[in-house]
Amino acid sequence: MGCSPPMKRYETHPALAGWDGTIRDARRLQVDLAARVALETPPGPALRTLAGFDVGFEDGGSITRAAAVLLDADSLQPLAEALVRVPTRMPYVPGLLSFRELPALVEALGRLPAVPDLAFVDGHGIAHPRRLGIAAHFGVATGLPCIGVAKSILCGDHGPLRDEPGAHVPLEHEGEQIGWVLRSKRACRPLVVSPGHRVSMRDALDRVVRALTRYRLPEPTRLADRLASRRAATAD
DNA sequence: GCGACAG
DNA sequence: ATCTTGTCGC
Repeated sequence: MGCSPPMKRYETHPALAGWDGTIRDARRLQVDLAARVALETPPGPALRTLAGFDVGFEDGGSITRAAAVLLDADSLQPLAEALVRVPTRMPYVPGLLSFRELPALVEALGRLPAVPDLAFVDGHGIAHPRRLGIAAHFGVATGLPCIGVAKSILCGDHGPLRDEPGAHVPLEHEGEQIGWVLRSKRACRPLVVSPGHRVSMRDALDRVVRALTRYRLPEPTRLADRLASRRAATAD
């Protein structure tokens, strides 16, 4: 027989519609959802709001904390924030991050006083083995334009990157560009930026660059990261 | 078979 | 991700 090891089934969630709870089906679903990712930026008026999303953990990982921060797109000043604490249901499995963190992120989105025009999600967009990182999954699940901002590469390769802030090179995988490696700050490890949903490759990079201030992370991501990790603002 | 592997 | 102080460099 070919199914001796009892396959584990994790608890599902509305945000993960179509998933039967198994690791194997999660990978199958990723391929299906990746086909629904839109890689064009729809025409429209200038963005008014942005939102940053990130997840952190408490109690050794038993509690998942999802943070969402809404900001004014021009001033980059925070307008509102939401924090959700829920029991962790699945372990971290490389390539399946969204099945662990997406439910909490969607809950946090629902607690913001307004829907953002563009979301910055901590993790990869299409810069993923099956082109469905958590930012792309978040985008397809919510329908919101979204960009993935990761702190390290999951897959793909790239050429040399200059140390000047703003320097960037394409991140490629299996013959296609899946994102950008961006030097957001001098002498700091570069960020990996990739389209999540309803944003073009070029606009994903431009939007992140425009949201940078004096730190390594773009403001939406930096504020969400701080809130999710229960760290306080540095005096300044 | 071996190494890699977002958060 | 998280456990954790000081320290080196831009």
